[in-house]
Amino acid sequence: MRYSHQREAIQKIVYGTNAHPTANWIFQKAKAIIPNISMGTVYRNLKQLEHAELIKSIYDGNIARYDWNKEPHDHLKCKVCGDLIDVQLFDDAIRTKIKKQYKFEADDVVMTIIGTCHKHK
Amino acid sequence: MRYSHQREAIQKIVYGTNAHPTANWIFQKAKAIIPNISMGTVYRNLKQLEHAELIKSIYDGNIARYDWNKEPHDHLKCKVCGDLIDVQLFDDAIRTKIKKQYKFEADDVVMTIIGTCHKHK
DNA sequence: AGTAATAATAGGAATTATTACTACTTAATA
DNA sequence: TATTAAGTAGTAATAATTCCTATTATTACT
Repeated sequence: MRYSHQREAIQKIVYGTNAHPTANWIFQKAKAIIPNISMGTVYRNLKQLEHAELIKSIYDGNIARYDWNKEPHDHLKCKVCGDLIDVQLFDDAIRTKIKKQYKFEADDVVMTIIGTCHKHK
Repeated sequence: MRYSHQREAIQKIVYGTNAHPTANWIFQKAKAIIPNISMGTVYRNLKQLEHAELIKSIYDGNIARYDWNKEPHDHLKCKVCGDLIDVQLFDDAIRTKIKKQYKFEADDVVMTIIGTCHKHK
């Protein structure tokens, strides 16, 4: 994977937020740096960055979001405002146990708790 | 919600499989019963059935799947063939505990274990 | 430094999943 | 059985994502 100005900008944008941004959000931010960047470039690079394990993708409903946090962690999803909040629910020992419990070669455990966050009541 | 032939057929199709079907899969099956049924009808009824708590939707990557199994349960997702397999990972006591653990009004806990199923090795 | 090879890009078209619109149909019920 | 409002088919619209192609830029090699 050779260097590109566009990929560097995209990576910095993802690394600079905790908001689990969508491709379109990243595209809008990227345009401020590279005005004629295209959506295809954003998607292609997000895929490459994910393949290189520099970012992770999260499927939130039917939209992809991107996360720089590669540590195993879970998300609280607020059904009112749609925010995703990082949480560390289990320690790794329990995760490892879950993976071993099934005759299934497990790579990853994805967990989301859906509810209402503190901003609404 | 008043009766319709279309909705009854759609509900039976979802209840008749363990394959966590997509809207399109359901549409194909429904056409065998009602040849000129339309996709809009499938989506509208899936949404109504979900609202009436007769089925549940699962977001698998960026596609919606539907499940008749309304009991709290989790899924093993095979990254090779894409199959979703039902599993009962935790008992309800642990689920309830997880919900209480956060200053977050939790409604549901969604968990997916991603890996490779027994069919591939 | 100059050039060849090819990865990466912009821009737009194509695809896929889903929703919205509208004139017609049908179930419920008075 | 006539009324009425929910439901439908068919199609257009939208949103997210992928694909295509001619051009540009990075890297490797003189």
